[in-house]
Amino acid sequence: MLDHQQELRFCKARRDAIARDFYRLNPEQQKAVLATEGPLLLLAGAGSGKTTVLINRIANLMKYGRGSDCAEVPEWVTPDDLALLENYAQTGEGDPFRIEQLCRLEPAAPWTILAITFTNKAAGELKDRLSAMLGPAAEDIWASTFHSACVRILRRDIEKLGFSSSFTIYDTDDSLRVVKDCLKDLDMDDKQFPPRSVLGYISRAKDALKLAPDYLAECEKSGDYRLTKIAKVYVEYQKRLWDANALDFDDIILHTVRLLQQCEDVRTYYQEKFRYVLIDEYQDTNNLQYLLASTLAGGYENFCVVGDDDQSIYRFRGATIENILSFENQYKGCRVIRLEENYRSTKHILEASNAVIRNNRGRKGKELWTKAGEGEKLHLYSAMNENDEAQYVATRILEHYSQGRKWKDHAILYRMNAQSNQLENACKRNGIPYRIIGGTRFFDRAEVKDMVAYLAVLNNTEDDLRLTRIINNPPRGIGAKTIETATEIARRDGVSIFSVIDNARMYPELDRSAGKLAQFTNLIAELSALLQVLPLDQFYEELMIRTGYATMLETKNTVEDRTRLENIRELLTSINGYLENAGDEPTLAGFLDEIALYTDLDNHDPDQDCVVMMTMHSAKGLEFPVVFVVGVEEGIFPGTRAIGEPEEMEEERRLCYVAMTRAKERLFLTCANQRMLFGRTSANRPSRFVEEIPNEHLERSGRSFLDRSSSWEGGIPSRSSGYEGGFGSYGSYGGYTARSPYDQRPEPRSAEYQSSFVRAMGTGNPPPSGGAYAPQRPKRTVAPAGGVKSAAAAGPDFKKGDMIRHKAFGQGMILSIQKMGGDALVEIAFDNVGTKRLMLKSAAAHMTKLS
DNA sequence: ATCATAACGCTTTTT
DNA sequence: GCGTTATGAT
Repeated sequence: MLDHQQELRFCKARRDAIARDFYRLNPEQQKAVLATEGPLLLLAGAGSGKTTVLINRIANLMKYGRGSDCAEVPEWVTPDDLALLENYAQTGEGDPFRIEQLCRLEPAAPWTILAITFTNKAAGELKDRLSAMLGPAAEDIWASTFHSACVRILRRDIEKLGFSSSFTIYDTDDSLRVVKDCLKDLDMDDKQFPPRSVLGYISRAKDALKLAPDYLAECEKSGDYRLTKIAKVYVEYQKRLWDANALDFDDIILHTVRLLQQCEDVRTYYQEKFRYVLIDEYQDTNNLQYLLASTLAGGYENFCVVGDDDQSIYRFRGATIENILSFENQYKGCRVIRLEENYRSTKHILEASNAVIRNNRGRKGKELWTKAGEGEKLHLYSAMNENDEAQYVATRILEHYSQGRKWKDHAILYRMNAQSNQLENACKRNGIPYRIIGGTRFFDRAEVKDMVAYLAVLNNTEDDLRLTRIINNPPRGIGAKTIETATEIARRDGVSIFSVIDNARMYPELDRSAGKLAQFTNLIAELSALLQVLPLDQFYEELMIRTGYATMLETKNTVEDRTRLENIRELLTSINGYLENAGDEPTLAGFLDEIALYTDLDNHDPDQDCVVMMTMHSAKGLEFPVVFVVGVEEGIFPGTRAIGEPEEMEEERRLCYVAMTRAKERLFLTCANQRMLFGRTSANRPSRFVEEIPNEHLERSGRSFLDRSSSWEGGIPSRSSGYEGGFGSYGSYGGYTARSPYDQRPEPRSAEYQSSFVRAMGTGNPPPSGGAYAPQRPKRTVAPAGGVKSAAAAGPDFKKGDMIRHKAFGQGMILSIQKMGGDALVEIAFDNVGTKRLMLKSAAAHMTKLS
């Protein structure tokens, strides 16, 4: 037994002893790891080692339980023990086994820890790192996304809410189709009520925990005609999901919350089960998710939320920054720890980012700092157009590559996926390997969704939506009319469409198509039988064949169909992946769950040496040595709908902050004076965010927005600090060429503006006979100072068999040149990097002929 | 019923 | 510029 004084000393020593395990962390990080009990708000800035803290915190929980954060002393502790521990705390010497025994206080079992993240990727990473640190015990930690945790809970108990536990999950696309159908059946105009926006209303209603009938009643009471109509769609929408035994993304959380609220036994079960609850990316939670998390944590209230209010970028889907801003009010007496030391970026990058985010009002206030060096200034390149912009990025990347950087050190970030095209092309023609993350995702492809729809119908024949998707795909002679009448009957009798077509003969209206329908239901029955006996992967192969889907693609045999076929085969990889991971009894339902919540944002493997292109949103949580943020223009970033909307603007600024803080060493921003987007050209001024970066952190090149006209027409040097080093090739021109060196578009049709190369290759001008690419001018001309009409893009002429040196790829020989449009495709065998196919116009800028 | 073409509209971000 | 959808022809 210890006296009170000794107990206090013991607790301090215990804490210090435990802290030794985390000596690598900085003091604030340690605090966060050791504060195990009670509500904790962890404000973790970008690159502050948030995940590390999370992992170590869990490790602490499992190893020492409450040891580091409580005033309790076991009765068996002796003064000798105290001395031992104090000595260890100071010197690190002592029997580790005994020390651990002394420090430990009710270690948490893995299954009592719930760690929730937003993306599958984050959850996977968390699991991996926990496994690496804690071994197999980590398997039992509930580390998952909101959605998968909820599905797990619902599968167990949703029947208490009257749903079947074999529910299917609708993704946004499915939901949208249902809304469209509802609108049609309710005779509503989908221009007056855009399905997307209707879905938004439904989603917000759910976020406010309002069920369809209540919402309708409320809207009727308010007398708002439009809202009432929308509420009616909500009612109908929900009815259809119910009939299909389906839940949408919001329902998954909503019903979990309802289940916990309504069923005391379920609530108590989880509240007692989860001793520690951790929520990552708390700034991205919406109301529903807050309710869920706080309810689950309601037992022990060991509720740790981690987030960064400055990185909240999902307001559009209901995330409310309020959750993080008001956490302290909701949990009086909670502890707040700020992680403000940044381990990722250089000073220039960090301070520029700080300067930008400082313009936001609704924030907790936080200034990141770093011990890292100044690094290089950020760079803004003002391009002439989107093409020039892309070429600039490509050139920079080639340059870095030639200096020894890896491709994968580079990331290109843009505001919207539509911007990726030009960049993709620039990479292609310059021989830069790249990967696009996001965009049309694998599981969003029509052919993949078709195959998944087959699986979904086999899993749940009441899934009318999926059924109608595949009933005539591939074509089976079951037309729209037949489907429509079957749907009507189904609705009338309150049964599923499948049961109607399965008994088609009983309905005179369907008599004519009964044969065709029977063929289809037989197919399903046959597959269903097969499913019972075959393992999932083999079954899937049968599915591809017996449905006729594979055959359909094979016979068409266009380029697209080839890739489609590959895609549906690729689904087999997913199945195998599932079979490997799902240790206990893999089921079709289990697989469908997994892919319903899966996006292929998750499979960006960092080992592949590729430049990575993605939206700024997708980049959250990632880091790269070199980052290009493109399209930094008013109207794009910030987007038009943010201009004039202070709230939206702050969100855009946060997005900007996220994008900028991805960069470790170099950060390039680019904008274009003129850009074609969505088929329209527009001239945008550089983004206000750029103006918010102090000049001491930013250097500029290209042409500024204001002197666009003068430099275009007169070629007067627009700024002394003009672009100076186009990868060595354009380094010495002091004046301005009319065309940017990066421009890849056909040149103006005036002889003075045409380079010899373009004249040879240009669309209207066939190359002169007698040496296809015979020089018309000597080597690349360097513009005279102030020179106006030089042809900077002109290059020497290359021909098959030439030995060349490429600035990034080194020495090589031209294998072939193939004319293509206004350009040519060259195939070059490089000594070191293998054979590459490049577009000549781009490549020429980086190549010299070896004589 | 199915294919082809035209017209149309729509463009953030995603679990 | 894209993809989707509505319409008409086979």
